[in-house]
Amino acid sequence: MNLHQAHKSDKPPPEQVLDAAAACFMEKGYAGASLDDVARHMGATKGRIYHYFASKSDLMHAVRKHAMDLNFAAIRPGYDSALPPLEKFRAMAEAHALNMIAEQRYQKALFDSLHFHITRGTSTGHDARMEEFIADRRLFEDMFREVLQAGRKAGVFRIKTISVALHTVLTTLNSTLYWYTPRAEETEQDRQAVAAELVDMALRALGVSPDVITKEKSK
Amino acid sequence: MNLHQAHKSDKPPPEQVLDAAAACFMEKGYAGASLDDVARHMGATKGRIYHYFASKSDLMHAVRKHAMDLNFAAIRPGYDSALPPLEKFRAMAEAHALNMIAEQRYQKALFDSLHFHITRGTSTGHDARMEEFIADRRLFEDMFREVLQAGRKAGVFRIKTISVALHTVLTTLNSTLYWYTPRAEETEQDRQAVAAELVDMALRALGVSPDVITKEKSK
DNA sequence: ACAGAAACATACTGATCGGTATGTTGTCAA
DNA sequence: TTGACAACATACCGATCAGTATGTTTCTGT
Repeated sequence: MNLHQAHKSDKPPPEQVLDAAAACFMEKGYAGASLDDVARHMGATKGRIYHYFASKSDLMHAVRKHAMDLNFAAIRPGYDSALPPLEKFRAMAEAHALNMIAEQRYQKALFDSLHFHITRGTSTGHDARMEEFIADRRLFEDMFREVLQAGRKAGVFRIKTISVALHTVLTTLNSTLYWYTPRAEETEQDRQAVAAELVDMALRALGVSPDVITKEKSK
Repeated sequence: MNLHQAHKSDKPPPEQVLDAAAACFMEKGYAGASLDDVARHMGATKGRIYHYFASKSDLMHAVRKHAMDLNFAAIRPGYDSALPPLEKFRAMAEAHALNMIAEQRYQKALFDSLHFHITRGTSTGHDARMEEFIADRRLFEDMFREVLQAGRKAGVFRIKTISVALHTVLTTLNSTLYWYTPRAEETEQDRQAVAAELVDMALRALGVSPDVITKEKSK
């Protein structure tokens, strides 16, 4: 065991690098954050980064991957459940909304990356592995899309265009990324309250009648 | 008049620079886009940029200001109208949603900038004039906030937390920025249809009953 | 005890970029 | 016609940064 230093973090070094990178990419953006910034954020130097990652875009890719893994892990339980569409959607949406609040660093970095790829096909630097990530993103969206379609067929959701509804709802659940700033004094309850409110609005946006929403909630 | 070249654009030169900057900042982000990129996008060189703008952050500031001016101009008519809260909100929301689609370049550049300032107070480079812009942004939000409060008092909107509802609704209306890609073959009707759908979902999210929404729409 | 490899730090390089200094060309007024 | 200024282009500078090459230290297996 490491005898002479355990004061800061007991995470394995690669994850420390990942955390620092996520933090810096979130704060200054991919292009704006230098690897020296990332290193300084860990109290180390570039040597440490290049010992674990081959390049800057490699590091970014790892951050994206980690963020996506967190996303899948969050909604997986709800998705795998045998609940009817409405409750299944609620479970997935609540988990996702909470995940967005709890993992802001990684999620913001991921969204920056996603945003770039959407606005401009290639050329921004973070190369071809981006395609792999875009495919993952589609898989993630399709999990929600599937539930939306099932719910529409069952008559619970009154949706016009599936893709518009899907994007709108996901954007709503993600919206905390753009305005919610986590404060020091904050319980899990606070975050759950915000998430629950977002889910309620999302459900209403999907055309679920308010009485059904509150009725189901108080079970 | 310019005799020997009128083939490309008849906009005044400063606006050409602004357009090119907005396009590049949107594609690669503020930090990722170089001034040579912007110049190349115009078929010119840096000389032209620095002839009209003092610095890169100055240019960014001008882009932001232009984008904000567009935003205010879009919702002003609805806001100044004497309509009741629901219709006033609908008018403002529809105009805003359409504006987001029509002016993607400037709006995306503006959102990048906003996003940075939120995630990290200062230090990202685009200096203190940012504060002025943040104040403008608040003014803009407050115009919607006012209508939301009036609507809640009137009993049309069933909202729990005003700020959460406000941010969620605005995020919904802005959501096209993150997934809508304008194609060549596209009429004003297409865009209006998307905007109308977003507004409907926003209204439902605010707790407006569906029959009221469709009833009001078919006036 | 020791070789080697893992886990970094340090020092350097080439390219890029914001900004500036200076040149060049058209325009217009006197 | 000419001089002055606007409207740029060109050339260059210093700083920054991704990436590399080369140490230096600590661990680990034998």
